[in-house]
Amino acid sequence: MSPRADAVRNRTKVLAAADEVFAELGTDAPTDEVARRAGVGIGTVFRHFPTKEGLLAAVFQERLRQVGSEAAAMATSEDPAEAFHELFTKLIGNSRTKQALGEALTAAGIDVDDAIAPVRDEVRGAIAILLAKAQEAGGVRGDIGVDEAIALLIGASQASAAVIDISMRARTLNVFLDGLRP
Amino acid sequence: MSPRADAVRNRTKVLAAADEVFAELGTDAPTDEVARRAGVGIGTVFRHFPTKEGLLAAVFQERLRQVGSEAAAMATSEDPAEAFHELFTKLIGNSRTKQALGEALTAAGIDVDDAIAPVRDEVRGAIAILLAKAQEAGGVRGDIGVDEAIALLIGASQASAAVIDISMRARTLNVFLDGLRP
Amino acid sequence: MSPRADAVRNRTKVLAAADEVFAELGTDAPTDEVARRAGVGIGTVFRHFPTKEGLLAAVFQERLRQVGSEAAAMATSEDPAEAFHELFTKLIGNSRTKQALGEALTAAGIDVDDAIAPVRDEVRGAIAILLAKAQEAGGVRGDIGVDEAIALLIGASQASAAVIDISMRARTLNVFLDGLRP
Amino acid sequence: MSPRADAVRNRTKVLAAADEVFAELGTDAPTDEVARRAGVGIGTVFRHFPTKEGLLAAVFQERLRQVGSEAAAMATSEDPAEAFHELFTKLIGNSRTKQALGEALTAAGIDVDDAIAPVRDEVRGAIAILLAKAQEAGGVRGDIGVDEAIALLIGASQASAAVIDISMRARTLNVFLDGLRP
DNA sequence: TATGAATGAGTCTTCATTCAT
DNA sequence: CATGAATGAAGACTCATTCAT
Repeated sequence: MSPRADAVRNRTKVLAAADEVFAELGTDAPTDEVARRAGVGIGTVFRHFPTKEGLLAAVFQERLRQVGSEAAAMATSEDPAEAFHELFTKLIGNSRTKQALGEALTAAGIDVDDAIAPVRDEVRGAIAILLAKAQEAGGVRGDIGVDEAIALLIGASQASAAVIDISMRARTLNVFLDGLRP
Repeated sequence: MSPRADAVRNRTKVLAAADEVFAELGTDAPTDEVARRAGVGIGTVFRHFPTKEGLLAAVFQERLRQVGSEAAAMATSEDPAEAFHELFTKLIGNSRTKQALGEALTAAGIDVDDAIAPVRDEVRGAIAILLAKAQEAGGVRGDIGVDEAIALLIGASQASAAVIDISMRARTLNVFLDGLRP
Repeated sequence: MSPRADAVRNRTKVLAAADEVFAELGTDAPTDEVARRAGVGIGTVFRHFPTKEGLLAAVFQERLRQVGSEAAAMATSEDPAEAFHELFTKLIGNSRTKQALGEALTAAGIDVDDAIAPVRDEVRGAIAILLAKAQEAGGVRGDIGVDEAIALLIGASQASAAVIDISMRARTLNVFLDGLRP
Repeated sequence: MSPRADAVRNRTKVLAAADEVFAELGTDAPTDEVARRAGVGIGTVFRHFPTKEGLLAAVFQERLRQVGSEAAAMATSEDPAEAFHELFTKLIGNSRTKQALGEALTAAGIDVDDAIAPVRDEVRGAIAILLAKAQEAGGVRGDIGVDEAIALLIGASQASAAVIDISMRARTLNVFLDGLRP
């Protein structure tokens, strides 16, 4: 019962290190580097994630899940329109989550759809609810659905990569927000 | 007839093949594949582009240049506002150029700024002119500059990767276009 | 009931699983597979057999011992000549024991002589007795000794690997049996 | 036209080194060792034989081919019965070719039938002819076919592995030869 | 100049073995 | 004693780059 505790902790350390490494060095960073940063042996990485592709998928799922739970949390907000806008704000602003969604869905090499499948529905669901509420509240145009929202989130997150300073960020964001208005 | 002619033709073939290969297989496609599709030996590829990084840079420059000249051509349009919108339409629509700009600027591995430098100003200039005219004509909001426009172009091109069908494409595009209105 | 009882049972389970695994997957099957089939943890396998080489040696000894006791049992037969022939028949026929002897002595990687030493004499003794009786009874040519008999047993067991159907098996076997006649 | 010459020479060197290495260290000897002995870089080995399995197959084919051409050469002998016996003598005697056939067909890991297919028929054909002539000449029993002959060749080559001195070799061989008589 | 064979550093992955629980 | 997670050395294979022809 207790050896499992260590194993779980290691899995977490590896996942965190992988997220960091892939964000910093790109998805073709060597797996050794992940092990090094996690402070474990290379064998441990492969014990928890038998393929590099699997490790990448896990990292992306985790990132997606974060976006999903953020969306879910926001869906309970009393001002869903404002909350929906905030989702974009966060994606374009948070340098950690930044390329998260975009990279997660765009990432070359792994068959995105299959790898992401488990979380995909979860995230889509959360965004769908938030979007519906925001539209109902009159804060977001009614002619877009979840798929368009997701595409736009990807666009926003990628656009943010090119954004340099804060005022520029604000101006870029406004285009998205104004475009989303009814 | 001059020996140079062949060399130039080869350089062109290689560049075209590389553009195709990197678009299809991703930027870490093997250089051999480029040679194969260009119908030349590996040696020839490396003669013209001594590093893979250099080859990638050349491909990206070429892609950027295409966007630049499209922008330049549009700047002479009698309806610059419409032309500016059309730039986005093309980026989100043309599956060939699609990820071009985005990938060109985002591409991991090569130091973007340095590699792109030669064309950067050219493209920026062309877009700046088109944007200014479009704003002057009252077709585009006045609070954004070239940098924001470029960031948005990147966002649009990346968003398009997630777009599946045509009607979805239109709805996604509308958000960008409406957001750009004054 | 004694703690030793469990240990002995485990040793047996491991040995049986190893015999099965190495027969099926070859001698470079992973030790994990042995543990899995034995229904024990890897640690247990290594507790009983500190090296893979040791485990292999144990398996081979066991197989040899089986051949040895078969030979010993047959030596008491009232028709030793017939019994000696039967030894070949079994080796070429029994798909379980089939490559046993051959593999046991041929097996790459472990130093055969040293690993097998403990049982070697035992087996040689049993075969020697059976052979002597068979020769005495006039059923086997007199110009071969134990070493030749063993070499021929190996040959027969390996030849059987190439044998496909039953009638072919019989025809191949006859060559050995006729060759052994005085 | 000339660069090919070097390539062919290298292919040959690699194949020779591989035959040597696999004979000496077994089929799971590291590929690096083959490269080292061939005096080439590891990349060269893989350029000529893209998989280790492929390299092994090539080695085995080569070995088989040698047996095949030996059989073919013998088929033209004026005394085919004697020639057939000589085939066994060579297999049990030549320490270089020794385990050749046996290992070639037995080798764990690679799917023997498929890898060997190209040469299989060639070798079978050569042996079939020699066998038929030997039988016709009354030197070999009539109730065996090619398949049995091959199985016996395998048996003989493996038996030879256990043979220590020359007189023992002769005695073992006699069993095969006498067994093959009509 | 073009060619493509050669090179070897770098990557992923496996597996025997150890050791904390 | 048993367990199975951790370890890291070793092996197969890839690919950017060089260079003899």
